[in-house]
Amino acid sequence: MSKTTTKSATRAENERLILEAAESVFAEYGFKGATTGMIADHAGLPKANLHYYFPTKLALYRQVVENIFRIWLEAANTFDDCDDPEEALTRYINAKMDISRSHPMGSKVWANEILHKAPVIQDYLETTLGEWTDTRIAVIERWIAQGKMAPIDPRGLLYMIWATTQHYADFNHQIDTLNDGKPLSDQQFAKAKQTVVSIILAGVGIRPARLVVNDAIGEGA
Amino acid sequence: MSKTTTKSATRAENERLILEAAESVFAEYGFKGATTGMIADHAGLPKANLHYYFPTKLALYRQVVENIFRIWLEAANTFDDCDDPEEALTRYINAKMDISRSHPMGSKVWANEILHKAPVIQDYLETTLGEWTDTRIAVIERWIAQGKMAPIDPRGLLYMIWATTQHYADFNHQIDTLNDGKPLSDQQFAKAKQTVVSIILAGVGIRPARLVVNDAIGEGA
DNA sequence: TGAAGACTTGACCAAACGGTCAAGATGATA
DNA sequence: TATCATCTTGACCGTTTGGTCAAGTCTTCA
Repeated sequence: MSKTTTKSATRAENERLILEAAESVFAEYGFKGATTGMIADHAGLPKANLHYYFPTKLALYRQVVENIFRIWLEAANTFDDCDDPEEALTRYINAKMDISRSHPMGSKVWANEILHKAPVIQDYLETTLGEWTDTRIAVIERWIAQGKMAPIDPRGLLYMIWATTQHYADFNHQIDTLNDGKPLSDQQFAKAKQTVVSIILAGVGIRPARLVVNDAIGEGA
Repeated sequence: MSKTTTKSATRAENERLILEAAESVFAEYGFKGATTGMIADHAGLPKANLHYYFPTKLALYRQVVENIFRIWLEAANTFDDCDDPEEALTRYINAKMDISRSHPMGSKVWANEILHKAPVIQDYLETTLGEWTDTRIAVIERWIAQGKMAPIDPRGLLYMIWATTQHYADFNHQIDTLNDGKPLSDQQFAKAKQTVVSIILAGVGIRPARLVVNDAIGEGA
């Protein structure tokens, strides 16, 4: 009984191995640059075996993209409709940054898709992402109308948050190179997170930035 | 004159055609995804003719990347060492945004490079870009010490500016899709520029954001 | 235990692609 | 015009790659 309820354990395990390898290889080489042979090697299986589980490279890619989108949706839901923009924005930015840290490859696959005009995810962009964006813009507009934040363009703010948080995944090679070739330490990453939150919150008029504590120069603050 | 004074007009014109086509095709399909056949078609020449001017696909790609880097450097120089961070940051952000608008393909080729771990531009990253970054960080630190802006992490600020401005080029397909499938109008783009400048400047404590609409007219425009 | 299905894999194939080549066309120079 | 260098191009070649296949091995369960 316990065995027949799930699809065979072998199948589940091999699909997992292949999907994991595929995400990593697609992220680094793109759809065209990745070969099913590389993915199979990475998963420790012969190529023919990979094609037994996923008939075509495209089908495998689609599955990878779908998984990535599910993770994106989870973070998206942290941007909920609460009354306090400080809390909502902080939580959302932190969630996005955490994903960039824990799932950089997913973000890279997404970036590759958009760069190549979204041949596979165009649907998601037009439907789910479009609707999600519209509702959050409405929330931000309400905050602005309530005087809880400065009247900036909500769409511009969202794009800025996406761009910045995803930059830490998509461009991590550049960031590492500029960090003497070493990946950011947990401490460095925490500092980066805090910087992003701080600039955004001050940028939209919540929790304004303070100048140097010295207050000798009493102009901007 | 000696034979090597000027390369023939034919050569100059054909190289230009090919480089133009190559930038566009590499941007959309990546290095691996692009084929010399596609580039040749795009340039209106037979493939063998392309290989007469550029012996290999990689050599052509290198030339494209070099041109892109030159343009990047020009914008980089607008971030000069002036005393006023408001002026310097505004000018730099605007320059970067303008490049994203006028040369989106160059930015995409760059993004593709980084995503794929910079197989060709690693040199630039380690030398020119690294040095440039260090000097600008020093400038920002000085501004902070002088109480001209809030004590945020300068590196985090630079990454945020890069990420956001380049997002308007690299992710323009997503942005267009979320804009009912149409490219941003000049007016929309100008608004985006202003939003970025405004959030960054307020975010670092220069020109703080104002809340309610009543007395907020004094900024922007 | 034996048969039916699930899984594995080396060998193979056709298409696509980067690059070559040789034969000719065109342009410059004296 | 004669000569030489530059340019053009269809045909071709070796390699890579996505995908197939048939001949196996292993699992499950009546």
